[in-house]
Amino acid sequence: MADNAALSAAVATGRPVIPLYILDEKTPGRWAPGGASRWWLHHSLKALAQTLEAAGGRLVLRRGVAPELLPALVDQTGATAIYFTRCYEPYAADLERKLESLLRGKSVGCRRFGGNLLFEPESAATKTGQPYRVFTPFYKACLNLPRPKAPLAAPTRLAMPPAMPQSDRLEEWRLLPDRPDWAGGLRESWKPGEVGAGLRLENFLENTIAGYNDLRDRPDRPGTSRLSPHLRFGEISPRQCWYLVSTFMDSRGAQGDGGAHAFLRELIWREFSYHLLHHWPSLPASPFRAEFTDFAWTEDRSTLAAWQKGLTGYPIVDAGLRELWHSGWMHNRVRMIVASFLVKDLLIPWQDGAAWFWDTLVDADLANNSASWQWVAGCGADAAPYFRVFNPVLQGRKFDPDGAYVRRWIPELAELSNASIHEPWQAGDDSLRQCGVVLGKTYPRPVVDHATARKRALAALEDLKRRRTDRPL
DNA sequence: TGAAATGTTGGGGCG
DNA sequence: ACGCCCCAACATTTC
Repeated sequence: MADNAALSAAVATGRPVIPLYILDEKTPGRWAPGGASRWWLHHSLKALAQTLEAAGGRLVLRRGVAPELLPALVDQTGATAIYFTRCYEPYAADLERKLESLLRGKSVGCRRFGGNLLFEPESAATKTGQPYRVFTPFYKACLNLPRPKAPLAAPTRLAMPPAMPQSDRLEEWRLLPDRPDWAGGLRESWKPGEVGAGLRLENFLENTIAGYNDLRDRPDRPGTSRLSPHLRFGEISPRQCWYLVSTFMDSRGAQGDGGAHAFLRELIWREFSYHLLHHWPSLPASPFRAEFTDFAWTEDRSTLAAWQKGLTGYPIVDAGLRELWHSGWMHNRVRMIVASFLVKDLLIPWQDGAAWFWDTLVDADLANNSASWQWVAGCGADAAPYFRVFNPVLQGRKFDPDGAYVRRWIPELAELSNASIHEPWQAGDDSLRQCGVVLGKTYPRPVVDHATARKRALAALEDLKRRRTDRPL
């Protein structure tokens, strides 16, 4: 409810307000919420309903096709205006246009508010008026824009109309998994809702941000904010994060603000993803760099399942995918490692990886997910150079030096020494036996040899480059 | 927001 | 004492 400009403006009219959430599984098409997102959505809506009730309001839940449902509800309730927060997914932008034209005929007001971003995607443009394609100039341009305003306080009191429209029961939506209930790890890891979001941010400022610059790449340490799902579901706004972090930075003076700067930069990465998605609506489906359209991905998809289950035989990769499956989240450094492994070592299309993340991440966000997968694959805007291939053993040693992260998520390897925890196949037969590891039985052998796979990927990418330069003008 | 291959340097062992 | 070789350590280039 805090920093929700649409809600605040509606309340400020002094007229009754009908808080409405429509579960529209048709309009987003392929991008309807995945399993983990549905779990989060359930709890987030439940929390929102409670907060609204405490302020004298009531959340109305309806399931259906938004462009059909909303005009019908306007007729039924006699609403004079609709207040909403702008979204940037291509289907959401279409929906917005459709609604505006539908409601114009009814002379019903349609008022749009920002809030999901620090800067609207149109605000930053190059000298020639084009959207940015490279992060650093985009970042600098954002820093030169007027600073985001201070966040709004939550409205304290909502007026209800004499007759509220009927609401679905949240439980009827069946957003939670049953048979099997795989959400135990999610419940352990998260507290969805505005209160949980506030606690995360507070904890981040108190305990984590000072070391953020040094520790955010360390999956074995609690070095990140873990705010992503809260941001994704609008439980906290980027302005609230920006404002509190900046204030914190000022209060600490010059020293120790490196972490705060690094965090604000990460928020701008999020802005950059939305900027790209807004200006290139095909981003979720097609490579940003067109030459990748005919890239020679492998036909062999048998390794995809091994990757999904965390059974590739590379401990840092498998740990990440098991963390994801258990908790609905994965450390950002490890996301890069597992993504590089899928796309470069296994030569499986980035879209397959993005689809898996979409279903399993509680923070599944169309802009971030699409832009980031394309970045790793080398086909995105300002992408990693094609020859950059992560070595899962070196990455493991560098960012999980004591193997604590691997041991946490792959207990069957826990007894291995630090020297071999990231490459069990190099451990001697004796030490493997002592540690209770039987390669190929208790833990898989590597599905591919990294050195060989790297050469194969470079050859395929080299081929792509040659085809492009050979192409007749 | 890499890694591997290749090049360079300098200290120490050794004939 | 001297030069040669080896190779770790670091730097640069290439993928």
